[in-house]
Amino acid sequence: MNNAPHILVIDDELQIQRAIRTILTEKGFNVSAASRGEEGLTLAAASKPDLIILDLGLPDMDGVEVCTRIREWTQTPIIILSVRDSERDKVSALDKGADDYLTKPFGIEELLARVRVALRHSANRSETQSNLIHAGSLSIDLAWHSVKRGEEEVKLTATEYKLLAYLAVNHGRVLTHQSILTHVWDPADADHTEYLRVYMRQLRKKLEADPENPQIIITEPGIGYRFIATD
Amino acid sequence: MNNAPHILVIDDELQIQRAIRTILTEKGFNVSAASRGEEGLTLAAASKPDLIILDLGLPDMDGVEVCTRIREWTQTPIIILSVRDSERDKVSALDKGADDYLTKPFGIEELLARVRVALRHSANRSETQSNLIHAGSLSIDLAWHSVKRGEEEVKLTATEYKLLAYLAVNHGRVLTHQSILTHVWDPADADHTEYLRVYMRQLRKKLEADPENPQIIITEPGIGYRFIATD
DNA sequence: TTTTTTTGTCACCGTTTTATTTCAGATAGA
DNA sequence: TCTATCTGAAATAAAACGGTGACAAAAAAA
Repeated sequence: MNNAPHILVIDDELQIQRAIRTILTEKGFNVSAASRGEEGLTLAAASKPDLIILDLGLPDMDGVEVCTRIREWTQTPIIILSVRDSERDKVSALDKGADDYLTKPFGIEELLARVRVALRHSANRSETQSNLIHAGSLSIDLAWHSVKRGEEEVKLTATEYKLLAYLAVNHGRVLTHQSILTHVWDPADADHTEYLRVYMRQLRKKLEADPENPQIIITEPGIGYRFIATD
Repeated sequence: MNNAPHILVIDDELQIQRAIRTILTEKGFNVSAASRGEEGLTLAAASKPDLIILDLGLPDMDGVEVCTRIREWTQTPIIILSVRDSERDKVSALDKGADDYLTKPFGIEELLARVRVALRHSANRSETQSNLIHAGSLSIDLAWHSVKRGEEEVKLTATEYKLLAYLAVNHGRVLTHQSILTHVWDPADADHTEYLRVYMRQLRKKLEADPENPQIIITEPGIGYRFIATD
């Protein structure tokens, strides 16, 4: 799995797009790119980037329009690039939901610094915002690393937590023995299904109301396990 | 009362300070101002503004230093104003925690737009983060760098304080070994968990009523540590 | 310089956690 | 029904982890 921030670059000038892409990749970011507005919107929706760098001068649609459309469904930071230096342009873009506005030509170091600022913001938000998953009286807060049964904090060991988190994130889906083992343990442990039996038992003991009749962690015989969450 | 956003302006050029103040007040913001760095820091700690506009050219201390000091205890957005347009200056300020950087002369509409962007950010963070944190008889004032047990000032070394501050700011959350080490020490030290063992002990000795049964700094085995604050 | 404080390093030990094994019960197909 | 296969349960061995005290290196103060 790749943990590096993912940045989407939307720019129709291929030279600039290439340059930005190269530099960001060099800095260890995960970069994808689009050269038209529609394509950019599609990619933004599909790949859910951590940051969007958007050139205002797109051929098929107004850059500010792209900004507005993105803001309809996500708060992902947007950095605008533009040749236009007029105050009116800046104000309108910023008020439409952009987070920063850089006028071409700009220094690459400044761009990188502003990218860092934007990522800091989104990191802050996602770390603070608790993303809760419920299952019966159980609630799991992945951001806070906390698992509660009613009001009681449940004490889990590191592997127990890692396993539970993997199940919970993929709640509803059947997870094969293999995929659980490779994600929670190691690809090398992919055939040690006995680990699962042992740890699933541990978890059920700590989490289920009646561990003998599990309602949250369900066995799919011959295949794997499934976590049942309640909305 | 007044729940309009509160903005602190730190600028030594009285003309500019007056102008900004007038315009912001006109727009319905609640404005206070300082013309020296120390004064600004004091005001920031005392009045807890929603946004800080900071001129880099202060007479008594470096503007970037002010920025750093503010970031020690709060995430309040900071917009930098400066006559210096060099990339190096911008990068350093942004990396020290500033959220935006405007070069003088700038358009007032652009400033206002960037103010709105910054306030948008802090609004959806919506933290009621106080600079005073309590835990049992312990109280930590992040703005004043002071830690007290009852009325007694506790003397901490630089790293001890940095570590405690990081824990305290994120009180309630489980902080992984990694994240503590990268924030308090250096990303390069991310695997030196022995530092933590030794410094946590130091802190517990100085802060806990019964260091052998810590109530404030809790170990989360296999994961990291957690600071328990009392509201 | 010397002295003191702070920071980094290490080895030991008890405890907890993880890995591994064994056995019993359940299930499904022949 | 028998049998092969899978899951659950319990116990135990092995490894990892965190707390502890001591001490050296480095930095700051005198």
